[in-house]
Amino acid sequence: MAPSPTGFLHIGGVRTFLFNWLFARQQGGENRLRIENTDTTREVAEAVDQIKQSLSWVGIDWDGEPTFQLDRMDDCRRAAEQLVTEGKAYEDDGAIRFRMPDDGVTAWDDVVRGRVEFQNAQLADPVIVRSDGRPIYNFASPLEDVWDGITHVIRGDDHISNTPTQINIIRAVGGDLPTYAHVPNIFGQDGKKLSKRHGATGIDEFRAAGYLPETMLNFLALLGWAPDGETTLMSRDELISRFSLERVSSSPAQFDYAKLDWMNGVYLRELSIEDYTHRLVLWLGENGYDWDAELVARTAPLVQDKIAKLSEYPAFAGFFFGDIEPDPAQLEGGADMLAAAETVLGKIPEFDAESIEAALRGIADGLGLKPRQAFQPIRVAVTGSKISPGLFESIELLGREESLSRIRAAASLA
RNA sequence: GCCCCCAUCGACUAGCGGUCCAGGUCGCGGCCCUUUCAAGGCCGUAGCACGGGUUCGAAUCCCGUUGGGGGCACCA
Repeated sequence: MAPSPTGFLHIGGVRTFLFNWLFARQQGGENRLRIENTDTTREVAEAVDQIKQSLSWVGIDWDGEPTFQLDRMDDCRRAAEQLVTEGKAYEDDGAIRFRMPDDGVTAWDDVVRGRVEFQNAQLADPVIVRSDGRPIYNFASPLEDVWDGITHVIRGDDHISNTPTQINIIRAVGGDLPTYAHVPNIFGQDGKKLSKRHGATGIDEFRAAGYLPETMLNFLALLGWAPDGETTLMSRDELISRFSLERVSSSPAQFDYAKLDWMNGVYLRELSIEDYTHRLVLWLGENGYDWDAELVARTAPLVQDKIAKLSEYPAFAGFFFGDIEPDPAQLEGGADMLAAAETVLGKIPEFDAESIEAALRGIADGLGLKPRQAFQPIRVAVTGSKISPGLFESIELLGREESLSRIRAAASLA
């Protein structure tokens, strides 16, 4: 995996790395992380840490310490000088250019594209070392592939046109050619390259939006790859055992946020309540909510089946943690119900969901109201919204005192 | 402009010449369940870009057209 340390990790890049990782893990190979920082001017120190952290979050790991392209500048320079000596490269305005073949074709069998050919006559001699002595990516990268014994280069298809140059460089230094696999880009919903205006594009943004790492792993794997025509939900281990480069599609895939949401809901619901609570508390902490973990834990069972992203929790269950402002319009016609509820809920011996439900249903019956119309004002009074977790459980959790006070307050508005 | 690549429901895809009047998943629509919202269950909607070939037979192979993407740096 060879990111350039220029900024946050784009979701498309993560997908490409995911394919590298799945392949390496399945084959029992090594997955190497190489930071391509030959262009020192663009280097952002923090970006490297960012990249590592982002990859770690989704569970993609690498073997050994990351290497930095810049550390091998001298080796690259020596290699270039050797090529000049051999007549395979030449100086030009202080820079060094590599001599590409003048005729014939450079071709390779791409694992996802099949055979790709370029007419050599079409290819210009590329600069491989700048006049200031720094090697160019297109030179350093294939050399490092050779030096590191890279067997498989799995990267974005924007590198297809770099490949013939890199192949010829590897041949010139007498190295073994790696197997190339160029995976397609990811598009936004309009079929254009995924960008900011489509929504989240950095992996960190998805994390902040309340997506689970297992969702991202599963979803991203399915963008351009499928084990068969049926399976959509796969664990990390299943992904590893079923992945195959040959089945990676050669056409670009669109990123579908709706399907992502669905899948995240599935994973959220699958979690044990302990795990669910843990993730919820963690997410809230990471995103600036200083809410009582104990209370969060008690509300978790009420929301687990209801929300698709952890970020929906504050809006959905926030009424447990602070004051609410019910909309009088939504309380309309509920005066009788509210008044009756206040008296009855103040008197029932056991303040648990079951008793609360029985009591409220009794009132509704007495008033000749359908449950639907009867419970709405209560719901609005207690949760501040027409949409909420289960009403009776919510009331129980809130406690008699707080519930009654909210119902009383609402009654004065209705 | 030149080079390279891509093309199955709205989306992700299965399909690698007959088992496909094209299957799965998301979305969407309807119904059921129901205290709201979800979840869940059932049913449904919708596609082989177009035109030529090849073949007894094409979504599958070939050519062209159209459309889309990427690349053409002393960036990566």
